[in-house]
Formats: sequence, C-alpha cells, structure tokens
Amino acid sequence: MDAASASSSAAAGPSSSSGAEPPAAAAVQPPKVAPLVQLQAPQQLQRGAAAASGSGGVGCRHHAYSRKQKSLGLLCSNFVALYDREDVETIGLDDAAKRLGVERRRIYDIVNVLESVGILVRRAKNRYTWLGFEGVPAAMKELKERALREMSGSAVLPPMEESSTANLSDDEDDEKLGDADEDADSEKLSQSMDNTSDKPDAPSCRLRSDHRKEKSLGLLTQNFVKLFLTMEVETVSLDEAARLLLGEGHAESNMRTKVRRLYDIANVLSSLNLIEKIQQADTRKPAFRWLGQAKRKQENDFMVAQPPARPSKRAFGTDLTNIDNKRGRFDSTTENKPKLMLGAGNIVKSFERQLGQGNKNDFVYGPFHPAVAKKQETGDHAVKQQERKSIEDWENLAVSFRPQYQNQALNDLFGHYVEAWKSWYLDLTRETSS
DNA sequence: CGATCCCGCCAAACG
DNA sequence: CGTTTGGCGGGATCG
Repeated sequence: MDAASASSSAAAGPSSSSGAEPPAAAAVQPPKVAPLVQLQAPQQLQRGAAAASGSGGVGCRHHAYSRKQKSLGLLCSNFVALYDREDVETIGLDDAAKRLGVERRRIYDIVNVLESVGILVRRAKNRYTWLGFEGVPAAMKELKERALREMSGSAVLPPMEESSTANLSDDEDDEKLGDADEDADSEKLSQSMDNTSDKPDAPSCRLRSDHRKEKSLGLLTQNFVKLFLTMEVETVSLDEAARLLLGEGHAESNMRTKVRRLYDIANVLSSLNLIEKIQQADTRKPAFRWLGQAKRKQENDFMVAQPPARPSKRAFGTDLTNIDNKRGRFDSTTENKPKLMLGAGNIVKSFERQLGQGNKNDFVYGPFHPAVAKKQETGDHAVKQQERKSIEDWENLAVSFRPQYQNQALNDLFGHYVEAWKSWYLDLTRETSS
C-alpha cells in the first residue's frame, strides 16, 4: 500500500537525447551532460566593483563540471542580488529562470523557501512579489507564535503513541491583529483547510488531496524554521531535524528523502544567512545554527562560480567551519540531542505577551532574566550591516530566555517532551481533520 | 567511502 | 486538453 510513489522507477536513464533543451552551449563535455557553463549575468546586472580582480573573463577555466556552480545556495544568492533592489517588486518565474540561466524547476525551489521566510509572496500564477528582507521578521514572528500556540495545545499528553489520534489541529493564522505592518503571508501556506460548507455536491471526497502540500518544500521549510525558533541549543543536524519533523515511523527510505530536501532548504537558508553550518564540537557531525537575522551577502555583484583560486569563504560548504561555539554553558554534557524548550505554561504565556506587545525588549521577566541577550559573533570578520530600524532580536532574546536547568532530572524530562512533540508534529504534518 | 545534493522525469494542480 | 507547479529519488560530486 503506501500509495505514494511506487511507480516512478523511471530509472533516470540519463540518455535523454539532449536535443535542444539547453540554450546555447552545445559543448558535449567529457563528463556526462555538462550542459552549459555560461551563466554570468546575461542582462545588465549591476557591475559595481566587479572587474577588479584580474581576469574579468568568467569561467574561462574550463574545469569540467562542478556542482558547486549550480548549487541552490549560489542560485539563491544570485536571485537575491538580482531582485533585492528598491524598485523591483514583481517577479516572473520564467523571467527569473532566464535571467539566472537555470531551469524553471530550480526557480520553484528557491521561490518556495523564500516565500516561507517572508521574502516573497505569491500573487498569482507565474507572479511573485518581492517583499525583501524586511518581511522576514514578521514571518518569523508569525511562525513562532503559531508554533508556540500549537505546542501548548498538545504538549503534555500522557502516553499516546501511535499516530492517528484525532487532534485538534489548530490551524491558521489569525490575520490582521493589530495592523501595524501589513504582515506578509496571506493566503496559501499553512496546512489544514477543511471545507466548511463545501461546494454543492461533494460526495465522498476526503481531503486526501493536499498530500502534495503536506510534503511541500515550503511547509517543510517552515517547520524546519519553527524548530529553531522553539528549541534551546541552537544547533541541529539535518538528521535530527528530519527525525523530529518526521514521525516516529522512521522509514529509512522516507528519511533519506526528507534529508535530501533538508539539504536543499539548508543551502538556501544559508545563503540568506539565516542559518550557518557548523561542526558540532565533540562530534564530527555537521549541524546548523540559527543566525536569525537575514542579511544579504555583503558582496554585491553576482558570484558566479568562482574559479579554483580565491574561494572567499562561501556561505558554507567550503572551508571555514567554526568549531561550534556553543554557549559557554556546561549544560547537557551527555549528548546534544535537540531539546525543546517548553516548560511551565507560564513561559509560554510570557512569550505570548512579549510577542503581542510588539517591541520594546526592556521588560524583565520573572525569575530567569535574559542571560545572554547579546549573542555577539565570535569576533569573526566584523561585518557591519546597517539594518534599518533593526527589527531586534526578539528572537535571540527568546532563545536565551529559557531558564537554564542545572538539574539533570529536568533535562531528562525534556526527553519526554520530545516525544510529545513528535506526536503533534506528526499530526500537524499529516493532518487528519475529521 | 559516506555525506552532499543536482538533475530532470513525470505526476498532481490548475486553468 | 495544455501549463504550471513541484514531489521524488537516481546517481554524480564532494570531502
């Protein structure tokens, strides 16, 4: 059973007579396909300080095919560089694909995650609106609120294991609550869409459809981010993430696919500087840390695949991997299983208040004060980014917010919460509205 | 060798 | 029906 794929099989069969797909570049390189190596700004991209560094010629150094040149991360950077202008505001998918010199398919990938983070909004078929990085904070806030809300809903349930436990899947965002900012997300996104007063005559039409959206990259991105927004210890390995976002049923193959998707997402998020890849101190396991503030690559200009010379630290993937500077806290020494915050309902209450309040992070809350509200970089290169009315790290604050338990017992207790989480996350993912 | 993740087939979701 | 959107997983690359 297991509907799902089964079919496919396809077997790739790279044979696929190239034919006339790839525009330009018809050099049948030794290695497999090797379509085009061009890229480079076709249109008039900004040039700024480009030139400079010696050879202006792009990709003259035929080097065979490098996947790094076509990574989603790089593509995302280019995408941003291309559209993060003041005047830009409407984007056409085909146009983007053409300008960036990639297949349509890839644009969908980028766009989907960008929308999940609030940088874009879908207006209509083939048309997106650019909101820019200013849209991120709002989206984050929204995500966090939702996550918190859902969490409190079904966090402390007794045993309960197997899925399919009718659960009040919350849902939906409340829209227009104040009216400060015009917010971002509107329709689409967010799961659950029961049909109240469905159309006339809709016999037995279970909502089996939507299965597409459940697995969507957009939703996965949101859940991935939610993880960061509500978890203490800000580092997660994709493996853990997949396990968390996936139900208990750890279908090996299912997991593999999920991880693949997470890699994609992580790449894009990295290029946006929302997260960063790091090496777990002790473990050699690579993981990701939430950076919070989206920031555009300081370097303007497109970054076409850089020749094997001056790599200039890429978002990640290339050298330069901080060795995890975990908060100087002797906490969990046992293992770094992601622990979720979520303790007394009070804490949640506090957050709600904080969020509802709006800004002003001066308040002091109860017993635990914001210990490390300043999360500064590790003195890496000083990157001064002028942020318009920086939207604050209400987010950072929140993270450093949770009390530090020195009691191992409590730490242990969290383990159970993880269980609970898995449950509701599962529900949240496979939605089974009655 | 295992971790990473690009490519693009091909099927749902819309017109 | 043609298009647009986008799961999904083979398998090439990277480290």
